[in-house]
Amino acid sequence: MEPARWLTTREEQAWRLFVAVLMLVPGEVEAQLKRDAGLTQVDYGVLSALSEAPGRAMRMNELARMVNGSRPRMSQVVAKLERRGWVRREPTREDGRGSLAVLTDAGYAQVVAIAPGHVAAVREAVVDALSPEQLDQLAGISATLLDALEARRSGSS
Amino acid sequence: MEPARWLTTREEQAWRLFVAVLMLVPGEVEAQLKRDAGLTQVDYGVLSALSEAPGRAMRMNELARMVNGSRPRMSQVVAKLERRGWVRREPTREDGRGSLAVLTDAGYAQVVAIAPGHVAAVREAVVDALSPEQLDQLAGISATLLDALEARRSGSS
DNA sequence: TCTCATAAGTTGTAGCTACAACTATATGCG
DNA sequence: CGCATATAGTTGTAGCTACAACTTATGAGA
Repeated sequence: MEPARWLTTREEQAWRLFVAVLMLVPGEVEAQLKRDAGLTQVDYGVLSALSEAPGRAMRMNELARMVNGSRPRMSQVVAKLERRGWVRREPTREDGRGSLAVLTDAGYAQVVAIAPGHVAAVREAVVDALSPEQLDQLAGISATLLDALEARRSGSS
Repeated sequence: MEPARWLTTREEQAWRLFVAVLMLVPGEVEAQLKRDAGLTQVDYGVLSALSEAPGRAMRMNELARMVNGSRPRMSQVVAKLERRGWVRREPTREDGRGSLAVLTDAGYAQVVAIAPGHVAAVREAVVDALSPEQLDQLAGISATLLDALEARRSGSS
């Protein structure tokens, strides 16, 4: 264990601001989804991913990767969406273990109905709030952070 | 209601990457705090804020602003920290309504013990993963997003 | 074929979070 | 003063999240 390397003033400032963003921005976007449709960001991600998938269907596993969630979480989320009639589950034909989450017509209609409001919220909270340069920077920073995370997970296991 | 303005490919790409960051990065940092001390990011924020406050004490209200949390949440968090012996609550002298959260000696020792590991996790997950330019960009972007949020809250109430 | 390891999903549980309702004190105004 | 309103904190509850344990199926190898 090396001696602790503290953060410089500049680094700490950046971190503090970023933490505030991490705390507040997701809440802003989720508030709209919750108000308009009683959905979570993850719920919306699932419905949205299914709506764009071939056959409007996906394996649970794939769905989990798609929305950056764990498998247990997918089970819970899909169970909830199933109770509301927006998704149904079918056994998989090729793999006896798997489940296939399928978007129902009601679920598709729901996505179509919600999407505009969600996009507007995303615009208001992030996209339109930043300059085009900042948005590009944000994309680059995000990609870098995700790569680093991925590298850490493969490397130091 | 204006017609929905969709996201361009570039905007959507940036948003998707950013959502992944919002989902994954907090979890990375919290995992370390949870592992080493059974603490949440907010818990740590509270202890840390108290440790730097004059008299190692703060009003609940002020504490809430400090860590970007709601007052109900502070009550819960401080109650938990109090059960663990790291914080105690006192009535306020000037204002009969208020509570004052005070960091105990054990709580201060806890902060001192944890801080280096936390800083190392923050470095690994964010600060050292980015170039100095990117870190500055991130600070700017975060400030912009927070300003926009603040403006929305004052303006459109 | 039999066995073991691995993978896909589910379930159970404990802890965290958000939101509304409630108590108590303080402040402003007629 | 006396009432109305606003503010500080707490509590209760419902829903979400993380993690471990479990079930079932696949696949690889003796």
